[in-house]
Amino acid sequence: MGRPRSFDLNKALDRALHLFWRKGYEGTSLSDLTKAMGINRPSLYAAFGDKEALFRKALERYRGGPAAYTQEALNETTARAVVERLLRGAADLTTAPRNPGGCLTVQGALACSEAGDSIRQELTACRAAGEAAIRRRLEHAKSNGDLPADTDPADLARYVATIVYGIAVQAAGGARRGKLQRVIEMALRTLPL
Amino acid sequence: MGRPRSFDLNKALDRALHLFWRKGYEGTSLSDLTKAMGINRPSLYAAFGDKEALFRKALERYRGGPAAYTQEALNETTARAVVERLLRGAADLTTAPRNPGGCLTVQGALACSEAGDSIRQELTACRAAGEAAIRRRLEHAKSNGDLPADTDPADLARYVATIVYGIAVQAAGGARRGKLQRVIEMALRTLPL
DNA sequence: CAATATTTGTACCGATAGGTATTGAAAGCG
DNA sequence: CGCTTTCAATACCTATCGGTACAAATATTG
Repeated sequence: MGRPRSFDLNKALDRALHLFWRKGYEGTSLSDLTKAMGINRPSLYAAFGDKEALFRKALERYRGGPAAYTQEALNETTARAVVERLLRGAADLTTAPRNPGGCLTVQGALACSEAGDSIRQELTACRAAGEAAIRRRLEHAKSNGDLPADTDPADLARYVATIVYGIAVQAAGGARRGKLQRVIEMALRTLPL
Repeated sequence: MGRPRSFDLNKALDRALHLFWRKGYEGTSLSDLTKAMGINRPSLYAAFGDKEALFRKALERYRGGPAAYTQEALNETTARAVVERLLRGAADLTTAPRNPGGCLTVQGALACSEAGDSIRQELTACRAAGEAAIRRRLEHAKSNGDLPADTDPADLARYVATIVYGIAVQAAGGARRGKLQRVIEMALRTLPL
Protein backbone atom coordinates (compact mmCIF):
# COMPACT_ATOMS: atom_id res chain seq x y z
CA MET A 1 0.00 0.00 0.00
CA GLY A 2 0.99 3.62 -0.06
CA ARG A 3 1.65 5.83 -3.01
CA PRO A 4 3.53 3.96 -5.74
CA ARG A 5 6.89 5.14 -7.03
CA SER A 6 6.48 7.23 -10.13
CA PHE A 7 9.84 6.43 -11.73
CA ASP A 8 11.71 3.33 -12.83
CA LEU A 9 14.42 2.33 -10.37
CA ASN A 10 16.76 0.79 -12.91
CA LYS A 11 16.35 3.57 -15.43
CA ALA A 12 17.18 6.13 -12.77
CA LEU A 13 20.15 4.04 -11.65
CA ASP A 14 21.40 3.87 -15.21
CA ARG A 15 21.30 7.63 -15.46
CA ALA A 16 23.26 7.91 -12.23
CA LEU A 17 25.75 5.34 -13.50
CA HIS A 18 26.42 7.25 -16.69
CA LEU A 19 26.92 10.45 -14.75
CA PHE A 20 29.35 8.90 -12.27
CA TRP A 21 31.08 7.22 -15.16
CA ARG A 22 31.62 10.48 -17.00
CA LYS A 23 32.33 12.85 -14.14
CA GLY A 24 33.58 10.59 -11.34
CA TYR A 25 32.22 10.27 -7.83
CA GLU A 26 33.16 13.67 -6.49
CA GLY A 27 32.70 15.43 -9.81
CA THR A 28 29.04 14.47 -9.82
CA SER A 29 26.79 16.60 -7.60
CA LEU A 30 23.42 15.70 -6.19
CA SER A 31 21.90 18.39 -8.38
CA ASP A 32 23.45 16.74 -11.43
CA LEU A 33 22.03 13.44 -10.30
CA THR A 34 18.49 14.53 -9.56
CA LYS A 35 18.32 16.44 -12.82
CA ALA A 36 19.56 13.52 -14.91
CA MET A 37 17.51 10.95 -13.03
CA GLY A 38 14.36 13.04 -13.33
CA ILE A 39 13.56 12.79 -9.64
CA ASN A 40 14.00 15.10 -6.71
CA ARG A 41 16.27 14.81 -3.78
CA PRO A 42 14.10 13.13 -1.15
CA SER A 43 13.03 10.50 -3.67
CA LEU A 44 16.67 9.75 -4.39
CA TYR A 45 17.49 9.35 -0.73
CA ALA A 46 14.44 7.18 -0.07
CA ALA A 47 15.19 4.91 -2.99
CA PHE A 48 18.99 4.63 -2.92
CA GLY A 49 20.30 6.04 0.36
CA ASP A 50 22.97 8.71 0.36
CA LYS A 51 25.37 9.58 -2.43
CA GLU A 52 27.87 6.93 -1.40
CA ALA A 53 25.24 4.18 -1.35
CA LEU A 54 23.98 5.33 -4.73
CA PHE A 55 27.48 5.11 -6.17
CA ARG A 56 27.92 1.59 -4.84
CA LYS A 57 24.63 0.54 -6.41
CA ALA A 58 25.70 2.15 -9.68
CA LEU A 59 29.02 0.30 -9.49
CA GLU A 60 27.17 -2.96 -8.95
CA ARG A 61 25.05 -2.26 -11.99
CA TYR A 62 28.17 -1.42 -13.96
CA ARG A 63 29.72 -4.74 -13.10
CA GLY A 64 26.59 -6.65 -13.97
CA GLY A 65 25.92 -4.66 -17.13
CA PRO A 66 28.51 -2.86 -19.24
CA ALA A 67 31.42 -4.63 -17.55
CA ALA A 68 29.86 -8.09 -17.57
CA TYR A 69 32.06 -9.06 -20.49
CA THR A 70 34.83 -9.79 -17.99
CA GLN A 71 32.94 -12.80 -16.67
CA GLU A 72 32.34 -14.10 -20.17
CA ALA A 73 36.00 -13.57 -20.97
CA LEU A 74 37.05 -15.70 -18.01
CA ASN A 75 34.85 -18.50 -19.33
CA GLU A 76 36.77 -18.75 -22.58
CA THR A 77 38.39 -22.13 -23.11
CA THR A 78 42.04 -21.13 -23.59
CA ALA A 79 44.23 -18.71 -21.70
CA ARG A 80 44.96 -16.84 -24.88
CA ALA A 81 41.28 -16.47 -25.66
CA VAL A 82 40.67 -15.22 -22.13
CA VAL A 83 43.32 -12.53 -22.44
CA GLU A 84 42.28 -11.53 -25.93
CA ARG A 85 38.66 -11.16 -24.96
CA LEU A 86 39.54 -9.17 -21.85
CA LEU A 87 41.56 -6.70 -23.87
CA ARG A 88 39.14 -6.40 -26.77
CA GLY A 89 36.25 -6.05 -24.37
CA ALA A 90 38.03 -3.25 -22.55
CA ALA A 91 38.61 -1.33 -25.76
CA ASP A 92 35.02 -1.83 -26.84
CA LEU A 93 33.57 -0.82 -23.48
CA THR A 94 35.68 2.27 -22.99
CA THR A 95 35.18 3.63 -26.50
CA ALA A 96 31.56 2.69 -27.21
CA PRO A 97 29.86 5.86 -28.51
CA ARG A 98 26.83 5.34 -26.31
CA ASN A 99 29.00 5.26 -23.18
CA PRO A 100 31.11 7.90 -21.50
CA GLY A 101 34.76 7.42 -22.43
CA GLY A 102 36.88 5.33 -20.08
CA CYS A 103 36.14 2.94 -17.25
CA LEU A 104 34.17 3.67 -14.09
CA THR A 105 36.51 1.74 -11.83
CA VAL A 106 39.50 3.73 -13.08
CA GLN A 107 38.15 7.25 -13.32
CA GLY A 108 35.44 7.03 -10.67
CA ALA A 109 37.83 8.10 -7.92
CA LEU A 110 41.54 7.63 -8.70
CA ALA A 111 42.45 10.66 -6.59
CA CYS A 112 40.01 12.58 -4.44
CA SER A 113 39.45 14.44 -1.21
CA GLU A 114 39.07 12.77 2.18
CA ALA A 115 35.32 12.77 1.68
CA GLY A 116 35.63 10.42 -1.27
CA ASP A 117 38.26 8.17 0.17
CA SER A 118 35.85 5.39 1.01
CA ILE A 119 34.76 5.18 -2.61
CA ARG A 120 38.36 5.42 -3.77
CA GLN A 121 39.20 2.40 -1.65
CA GLU A 122 36.18 0.54 -2.93
CA LEU A 123 37.26 1.05 -6.52
CA THR A 124 40.81 0.04 -5.69
CA ALA A 125 39.46 -3.15 -4.15
CA CYS A 126 37.24 -3.69 -7.17
CA ARG A 127 40.21 -3.49 -9.53
CA ALA A 128 42.21 -5.80 -7.28
CA ALA A 129 39.36 -8.31 -7.27
CA GLY A 130 39.22 -8.26 -11.04
CA GLU A 131 42.94 -8.82 -11.27
CA ALA A 132 42.73 -11.68 -8.78
CA ALA A 133 40.02 -13.32 -10.85
CA ILE A 134 42.26 -13.19 -13.91
CA ARG A 135 45.14 -14.64 -11.91
CA ARG A 136 43.01 -17.54 -10.67
CA ARG A 137 41.86 -18.25 -14.19
CA LEU A 138 45.45 -18.28 -15.42
CA GLU A 139 46.53 -20.51 -12.55
CA HIS A 140 43.86 -22.92 -13.64
CA ALA A 141 45.15 -22.68 -17.19
CA LYS A 142 48.67 -23.40 -16.06
CA SER A 143 47.61 -26.48 -14.15
CA ASN A 144 46.04 -27.66 -17.41
CA GLY A 145 49.23 -27.10 -19.38
CA ASP A 146 47.59 -24.18 -21.17
CA LEU A 147 50.33 -21.79 -20.01
CA PRO A 148 54.11 -22.13 -20.41
CA ALA A 149 55.77 -23.58 -17.32
CA ASP A 150 58.01 -20.54 -16.91
CA THR A 151 55.11 -18.09 -16.88
CA ASP A 152 53.86 -16.80 -13.55
CA PRO A 153 50.05 -16.43 -13.63
CA ALA A 154 50.16 -13.52 -11.16
CA ASP A 155 52.66 -11.63 -13.31
CA LEU A 156 50.67 -12.22 -16.46
CA ALA A 157 47.41 -11.21 -14.77
CA ARG A 158 49.00 -8.01 -13.53
CA TYR A 159 50.34 -7.32 -17.00
CA VAL A 160 46.95 -7.78 -18.60
CA ALA A 161 45.30 -5.60 -15.94
CA THR A 162 47.90 -2.91 -16.51
CA ILE A 163 47.12 -2.80 -20.21
CA VAL A 164 43.40 -2.66 -19.47
CA TYR A 165 43.95 0.33 -17.16
CA GLY A 166 46.13 1.98 -19.77
CA ILE A 167 43.40 1.50 -22.34
CA ALA A 168 40.93 3.11 -19.95
CA VAL A 169 43.15 6.17 -19.57
CA GLN A 170 43.62 6.38 -23.31
CA ALA A 171 39.88 6.22 -23.83
CA ALA A 172 39.29 8.89 -21.20
CA GLY A 173 41.60 11.08 -23.25
CA GLY A 174 39.56 10.54 -26.37
CA ALA A 175 41.44 7.67 -28.04
CA ARG A 176 39.44 5.94 -30.78
CA ARG A 177 38.61 2.28 -30.79
CA GLY A 178 40.77 1.53 -33.82
CA LYS A 179 43.88 2.97 -32.19
CA LEU A 180 43.35 0.90 -29.07
CA GLN A 181 42.88 -2.20 -31.17
CA ARG A 182 46.34 -1.64 -32.58
CA VAL A 183 47.65 -1.47 -29.02
CA ILE A 184 45.96 -4.78 -28.36
CA GLU A 185 47.48 -6.32 -31.47
CA MET A 186 50.92 -5.40 -30.20
CA ALA A 187 50.19 -6.80 -26.75
CA LEU A 188 48.75 -10.03 -28.10
CA ARG A 189 51.42 -10.63 -30.74
CA THR A 190 54.03 -11.03 -28.08
CA LEU A 191 52.37 -12.76 -25.16
CA PRO A 192 54.00 -15.92 -23.77
CA LEU A 193 51.10 -18.04 -25.02
CA MET B 1 61.27 48.12 -2.41
CA GLY B 2 58.20 47.08 -0.48
CA ARG B 3 57.82 44.35 2.09
CA PRO B 4 59.61 41.17 1.03
CA ARG B 5 57.77 37.89 0.65
CA SER B 6 58.05 35.83 3.81
CA PHE B 7 57.88 32.39 2.19
CA ASP B 8 59.77 30.50 -0.49
CA LEU B 9 57.91 30.41 -3.78
CA ASN B 10 59.28 27.08 -4.95
CA LYS B 11 58.86 25.39 -1.60
CA ALA B 12 55.24 26.50 -1.47
CA LEU B 13 54.73 25.34 -5.06
CA ASP B 14 56.17 21.94 -4.20
CA ARG B 15 53.70 21.59 -1.38
CA ALA B 16 50.87 22.45 -3.72
CA LEU B 17 52.20 19.99 -6.29
CA HIS B 18 52.27 17.14 -3.81
CA LEU B 19 48.73 17.92 -2.73
CA PHE B 20 47.37 18.06 -6.28
CA TRP B 21 49.30 14.91 -7.05
CA ARG B 22 47.73 13.02 -4.17
CA LYS B 23 44.19 14.36 -4.22
CA GLY B 24 43.71 15.60 -7.76
CA TYR B 25 42.70 19.05 -8.91
CA GLU B 26 39.15 19.10 -7.64
CA GLY B 27 39.87 16.97 -4.60
CA THR B 28 42.26 19.62 -3.32
CA SER B 29 40.61 22.61 -1.65
CA LEU B 30 42.05 26.06 -1.13
CA SER B 31 42.03 25.40 2.60
CA ASP B 32 44.11 22.26 2.03
CA LEU B 33 46.50 24.29 -0.07
CA THR B 34 46.98 27.25 2.25
CA LYS B 35 47.45 24.93 5.21
CA ALA B 36 50.06 22.79 3.46
CA MET B 37 51.82 25.74 1.86
CA GLY B 38 51.97 27.61 5.14
CA ILE B 39 50.53 30.79 3.67
CA ASN B 40 47.13 32.38 3.73
CA ARG B 41 44.70 32.87 0.94
CA PRO B 42 45.48 36.37 -0.30
CA SER B 43 49.18 35.53 -0.41
CA LEU B 44 48.42 32.51 -2.54
CA TYR B 45 46.35 34.54 -4.97
CA ALA B 46 48.95 37.30 -5.17
CA ALA B 47 51.78 34.86 -5.81
CA PHE B 48 50.17 32.26 -8.07
CA GLY B 49 46.81 33.54 -9.31
CA ASP B 50 43.69 31.47 -8.86
CA LYS B 51 43.47 27.74 -8.24
CA GLU B 52 43.61 26.90 -11.93
CA ALA B 53 46.76 28.97 -12.48
CA LEU B 54 48.35 27.41 -9.42
CA PHE B 55 47.66 23.95 -10.78
CA ARG B 56 49.22 24.82 -14.12
CA LYS B 57 52.32 26.10 -12.36
CA ALA B 58 52.44 22.93 -10.29
CA LEU B 59 52.10 20.86 -13.46
CA GLU B 60 54.96 22.77 -15.02
CA ARG B 61 57.09 22.09 -11.97
CA TYR B 62 56.11 18.43 -12.14
CA ARG B 63 57.27 18.17 -15.72
CA GLY B 64 60.53 19.91 -14.98
CA GLY B 65 61.13 18.01 -11.74
CA PRO B 66 59.79 14.56 -10.88
CA ALA B 67 58.79 13.83 -14.47
CA ALA B 68 61.96 15.16 -16.06
CA TYR B 69 63.20 11.61 -16.55
CA THR B 70 61.10 11.47 -19.72
CA GLN B 71 63.38 13.95 -21.46
CA GLU B 72 66.44 12.00 -20.39
CA ALA B 73 64.81 8.81 -21.62
CA LEU B 74 64.25 10.30 -25.06
CA ASN B 75 67.94 11.11 -25.23
CA GLU B 76 68.97 7.47 -24.94
CA THR B 77 70.87 6.18 -27.94
CA THR B 78 68.73 3.21 -28.96
CA ALA B 79 65.00 2.81 -29.31
CA ARG B 80 65.03 -0.07 -26.91
CA ALA B 81 66.91 1.96 -24.29
CA VAL B 82 64.42 4.80 -24.75
CA VAL B 83 61.46 2.53 -24.14
CA GLU B 84 63.10 0.73 -21.24
CA ARG B 85 64.01 3.94 -19.50
CA LEU B 86 60.53 5.38 -20.02
CA LEU B 87 58.94 2.35 -18.42
CA ARG B 88 61.39 2.00 -15.55
CA GLY B 89 61.20 5.70 -14.87
CA ALA B 90 57.41 5.53 -14.70
CA ALA B 91 57.51 2.72 -12.17
CA ASP B 92 60.11 4.55 -10.08
CA LEU B 93 58.27 7.86 -10.16
CA THR B 94 54.85 6.50 -9.35
CA THR B 95 55.99 4.29 -6.48
CA ALA B 96 58.70 6.41 -4.88
CA PRO B 97 57.95 6.46 -1.14
CA ARG B 98 58.55 10.19 -0.91
CA ASN B 99 55.94 10.86 -3.58
CA PRO B 100 52.19 10.38 -3.63
CA GLY B 101 51.35 7.19 -5.50
CA GLY B 102 50.57 7.49 -9.18
CA CYS B 103 51.08 10.17 -11.81
CA LEU B 104 49.79 13.73 -11.71
CA THR B 105 48.86 13.82 -15.38
CA VAL B 106 46.74 10.69 -14.99
CA GLN B 107 45.01 11.22 -11.67
CA GLY B 108 45.00 15.02 -11.61
CA ALA B 109 41.68 15.18 -13.41
CA LEU B 110 40.71 12.06 -15.37
CA ALA B 111 37.01 12.68 -14.71
CA CYS B 112 35.64 15.78 -13.05
CA SER B 113 32.85 18.32 -12.94
CA GLU B 114 32.40 21.08 -15.49
CA ALA B 115 34.41 23.39 -13.27
CA GLY B 116 37.51 21.25 -13.70
CA ASP B 117 37.10 20.58 -17.38
CA SER B 118 39.72 23.08 -18.44
CA ILE B 119 42.33 21.31 -16.30
CA ARG B 120 41.11 17.93 -17.52
CA GLN B 121 41.72 19.04 -21.09
CA GLU B 122 45.11 20.41 -20.18
CA LEU B 123 46.16 17.07 -18.73
CA THR B 124 44.80 15.22 -21.74
CA ALA B 125 46.85 17.48 -23.98
CA CYS B 126 49.87 16.96 -21.76
CA ARG B 127 49.62 13.19 -22.10
CA ALA B 128 49.12 13.52 -25.86
CA ALA B 129 52.20 15.70 -26.10
CA GLY B 130 54.27 13.14 -24.24
CA GLU B 131 53.04 10.41 -26.52
CA ALA B 132 53.83 12.50 -29.58
CA ALA B 133 57.36 13.07 -28.31
CA ILE B 134 57.86 9.32 -27.99
CA ARG B 135 56.48 8.82 -31.48
CA ARG B 136 58.85 11.38 -32.98
CA ARG B 137 61.77 9.76 -31.21
CA LEU B 138 60.78 6.36 -32.59
CA GLU B 139 60.32 7.78 -36.07
CA HIS B 140 63.84 9.05 -35.85
CA ALA B 141 64.96 5.62 -34.69
CA LYS B 142 63.23 3.98 -37.61
CA SER B 143 64.89 6.29 -40.10
CA ASN B 144 68.18 5.17 -38.57
CA GLY B 145 67.33 1.52 -38.95
CA ASP B 146 67.00 1.19 -35.19
CA LEU B 147 63.43 -0.08 -35.51
CA PRO B 148 62.14 -3.01 -37.60
CA ALA B 149 60.73 -1.92 -40.95
CA ASP B 150 57.33 -3.43 -40.19
CA THR B 151 56.95 -1.51 -36.94
CA ASP B 152 54.83 1.64 -36.91
CA PRO B 153 56.38 4.22 -34.58
CA ALA B 154 52.98 5.70 -33.74
CA ASP B 155 51.62 2.29 -32.74
CA LEU B 156 54.65 1.52 -30.62
CA ALA B 157 54.54 4.93 -28.96
CA ARG B 158 50.88 4.44 -28.13
CA TYR B 159 51.63 1.03 -26.74
CA VAL B 160 54.37 2.35 -24.49
CA ALA B 161 52.18 5.21 -23.33
CA THR B 162 49.38 2.78 -22.57
CA ILE B 163 51.64 0.73 -20.32
CA VAL B 164 52.87 3.87 -18.60
CA TYR B 165 49.28 4.90 -17.87
CA GLY B 166 48.48 1.41 -16.64
CA ILE B 167 51.48 1.56 -14.32
CA ALA B 168 50.21 4.88 -12.99
CA VAL B 169 46.81 3.37 -12.20
CA GLN B 170 48.45 0.37 -10.55
CA ALA B 171 50.56 2.67 -8.42
CA ALA B 172 47.54 4.75 -7.45
CA GLY B 173 46.01 1.52 -6.20
CA GLY B 174 49.02 0.80 -4.01
CA ALA B 175 51.06 -1.50 -6.26
CA ARG B 176 54.67 -1.90 -5.15
CA ARG B 177 57.65 -1.07 -7.27
CA GLY B 178 58.80 -4.68 -7.53
CA LYS B 179 55.48 -5.82 -8.94
CA LEU B 180 55.51 -3.10 -11.56
CA GLN B 181 59.04 -4.04 -12.53
CA ARG B 182 57.77 -7.51 -13.32
CA VAL B 183 55.16 -5.94 -15.56
CA ILE B 184 57.92 -4.05 -17.30
CA GLU B 185 59.96 -7.23 -17.76
CA MET B 186 57.04 -8.80 -19.55
CA ALA B 187 56.52 -5.75 -21.71
CA LEU B 188 60.18 -5.49 -22.62
CA ARG B 189 60.75 -9.18 -23.26
CA THR B 190 58.39 -9.10 -26.16
CA LEU B 191 58.88 -5.76 -27.85
CA PRO B 192 59.60 -5.73 -31.61
CA LEU B 193 63.10 -4.45 -30.95
C1' DC C 1 -16.29 6.55 1.63
C1' DA C 2 -12.59 6.92 5.49
C1' DA C 3 -8.12 5.44 7.13
C1' DT C 4 -3.46 4.48 6.29
C1' DA C 5 0.93 4.17 4.08
C1' DT C 6 4.16 5.84 0.99
C1' DT C 7 6.04 9.18 -2.35
C1' DT C 8 6.30 13.60 -3.89
C1' DG C 9 7.62 18.73 -4.05
C1' DT C 10 9.28 22.81 -1.76
C1' DA C 11 11.88 24.94 1.12
C1' DC C 12 15.45 24.82 4.09
C1' DC C 13 19.71 23.29 7.04
C1' DG C 14 24.84 23.92 8.40
C1' DA C 15 29.25 23.39 6.17
C1' DT C 16 32.36 24.36 2.82
C1' DA C 17 33.64 25.74 -1.87
C1' DG C 18 36.55 29.43 -4.45
C1' DG C 19 37.54 34.20 -4.23
C1' DT C 20 38.09 39.15 -2.37
C1' DA C 21 37.85 43.81 0.40
C1' DT C 22 40.19 45.93 3.89
C1' DT C 23 43.25 46.96 7.39
C1' DG C 24 47.66 46.62 9.72
C1' DA C 25 52.57 45.28 9.44
C1' DA C 26 57.25 45.36 7.42
C1' DA C 27 60.57 46.55 4.31
C1' DG C 28 63.25 50.11 0.89
C1' DC C 29 64.33 55.02 -0.17
C1' DG C 30 64.84 60.00 0.55
C1' DC D 1 62.39 60.07 10.53
C1' DG D 2 58.46 60.00 7.07
C1' DC D 3 56.79 58.28 2.77
C1' DT D 4 55.77 54.78 -0.31
C1' DT D 5 55.24 50.17 -1.68
C1' DT D 6 54.44 45.67 -1.07
C1' DC D 7 52.93 41.77 1.66
C1' DA D 8 50.16 39.49 5.53
C1' DA D 9 46.05 38.60 8.29
C1' DT D 10 41.36 38.69 9.51
C1' DA D 11 37.03 38.77 8.11
C1' DC D 12 33.78 38.42 4.80
C1' DC D 13 31.36 37.52 0.12
C1' DT D 14 28.14 34.53 -2.85
C1' DA D 15 27.34 29.98 -4.58
C1' DT D 16 27.06 25.37 -3.98
C1' DC D 17 27.86 21.22 -1.44
C1' DG D 18 25.38 16.88 0.70
C1' DG D 19 21.44 16.07 3.39
C1' DT D 20 16.65 16.67 5.64
C1' DA D 21 11.82 18.50 7.79
C1' DC D 22 7.49 19.03 6.59
C1' DA D 23 3.32 19.06 4.27
C1' DA D 24 0.57 18.14 -0.04
C1' DA D 25 -0.50 14.41 -3.18
C1' DT D 26 -1.70 9.59 -4.52
C1' DA D 27 -2.26 5.16 -4.05
C1' DT D 28 -4.01 0.60 -1.41
C1' DT D 29 -6.92 -1.44 2.22
C1' DG D 30 -11.08 -1.84 5.04
